[in-house]
Amino acid sequence: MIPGPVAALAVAGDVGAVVHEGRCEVLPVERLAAEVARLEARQQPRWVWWAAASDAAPVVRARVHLARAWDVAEAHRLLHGGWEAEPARCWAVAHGLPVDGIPTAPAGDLFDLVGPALPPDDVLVDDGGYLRADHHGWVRDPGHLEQWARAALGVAGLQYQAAVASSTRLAGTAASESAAALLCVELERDGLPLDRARTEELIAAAAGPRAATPADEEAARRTRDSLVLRHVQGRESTDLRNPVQVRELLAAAGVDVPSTRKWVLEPYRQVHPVVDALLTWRRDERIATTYGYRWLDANVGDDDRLRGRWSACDGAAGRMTAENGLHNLPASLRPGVAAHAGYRFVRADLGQVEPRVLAVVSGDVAFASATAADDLYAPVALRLGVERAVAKVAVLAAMYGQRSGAAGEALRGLESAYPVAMGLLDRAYAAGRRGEPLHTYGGRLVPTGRFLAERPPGTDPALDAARGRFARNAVIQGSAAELFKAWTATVRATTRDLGAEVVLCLHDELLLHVPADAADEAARRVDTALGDAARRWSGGAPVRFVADTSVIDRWSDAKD
DNA sequence: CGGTGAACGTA
DNA sequence: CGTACGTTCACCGA
Repeated sequence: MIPGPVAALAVAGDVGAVVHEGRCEVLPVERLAAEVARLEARQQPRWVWWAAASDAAPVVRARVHLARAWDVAEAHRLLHGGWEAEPARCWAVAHGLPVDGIPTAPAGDLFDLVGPALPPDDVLVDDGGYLRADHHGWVRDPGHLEQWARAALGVAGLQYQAAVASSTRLAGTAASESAAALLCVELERDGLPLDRARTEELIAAAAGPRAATPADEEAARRTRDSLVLRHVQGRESTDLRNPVQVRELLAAAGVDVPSTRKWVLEPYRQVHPVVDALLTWRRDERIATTYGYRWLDANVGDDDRLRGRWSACDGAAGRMTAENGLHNLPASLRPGVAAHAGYRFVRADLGQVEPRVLAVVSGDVAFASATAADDLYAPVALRLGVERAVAKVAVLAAMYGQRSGAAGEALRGLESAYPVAMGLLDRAYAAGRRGEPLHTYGGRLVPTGRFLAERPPGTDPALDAARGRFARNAVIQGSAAELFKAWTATVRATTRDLGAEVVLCLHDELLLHVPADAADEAARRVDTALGDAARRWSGGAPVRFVADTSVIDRWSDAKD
């Protein structure tokens, strides 16, 4: 069983169930938060639920802070790879049942009559040992919620057993990933503080003033288009949103290109003014269409906070994802992200995190010694006898699988200077080519056969190479994501008493919204948390992680 | 109407 | 120069 005090929390509709020390209480969600808070204050149990997004959300919305969790869906993704983690799937896999035997939900039509029979109404598990096919509707009966919560507890216990049986780190990773999933619910609740007026100014600079009518919007659009079209006589009817027509437009201007992609057109900026105008148009059009007034109105609340859905891991290596621009806001809009009155941001980003993660994952003692430096490329360059820039390109090429460029000689130098680290990358690449699954350092299963499954390894060299590159990258990227989440969970726990909120997680960058007079202290704790989380995550490996941490008022401040 | 690819933003 | 993700647009085929 999961060590320490454990409690289960399950919510369906406006009713929730709490199971603790063998007893169960079923409560309306209005009273649920108070009961959960009472237990948390008394015992700080590890909260078990099917998924934070469904079961923890009402409690999080009531601003109850929970310290520890076991999220069945996240544990499933960690142990078995992929993203699908419905309760029926988690249950089946935890019980060793094949997933293709999971009964499908009744559709409410005549075909239900020929499907497998449902168990009696008070029974959750069917004859085959699976969750009953209609559990989604079944659980909305408050009389069934206790069984539902206890089932989560059962699956969590099986997952814990499987985790400790297969690796010493897995249970710790599951706890950290569960904390990340809970944080995602908090991120959705809190949002990212914005300066609305400043953001509107920045949008206006790209898209023009806010249109009062659809006709005005269309006119503004034509005005933007005309700045490009005026450069080529006789092509004024070109649809700039149609790549084929744009290519014809460029050809008429004497610019013959295979595609109209930005990096293809970049060298032609000086050749013909239409190219520069087109690239400027694309940049502005991105803001006008994706991050314009519609985006602002739809996703920024009356409290001037940008909200979107968060996910604790993607389906590949396990990085966090976010919607509504939280992860891909154009840099030009960043000055609009601003701490609210009386608050400041603490911004911290990990430095050179991927090579440092490689040092941990591979256990390469020589490479680990380079991480003692603030700039690890400096000692690597010294050892290889090359310029820093060459060493950096070589390390990145080794990790990411660059196929062209002049990194060849330095790459050979890496192979002899750091054979253990390079060997790990080579083995990951080879395993990926063979379509074999890999594990991140924290134990996440990364399947490599998930895409291109219909083309088995060995039938297409290009696809084999793509799988190899994916695998080599996933081990590093996924392990880095684990370290980041361990750090973030530690920050969440250690800065809470200061009134700090984590408001953005961006792969290697963390943004906290903190009462102004506590910001300096929060920044110190962010740095301390990195050392603690890295030590715990790496098992005490002699690898140093560094963060660039600063107290700022706008996200755009203190950027490199 | 749903799926696909181009394009581009972020790390 | 690799990997990953989310969003919008135009196009294609049903």
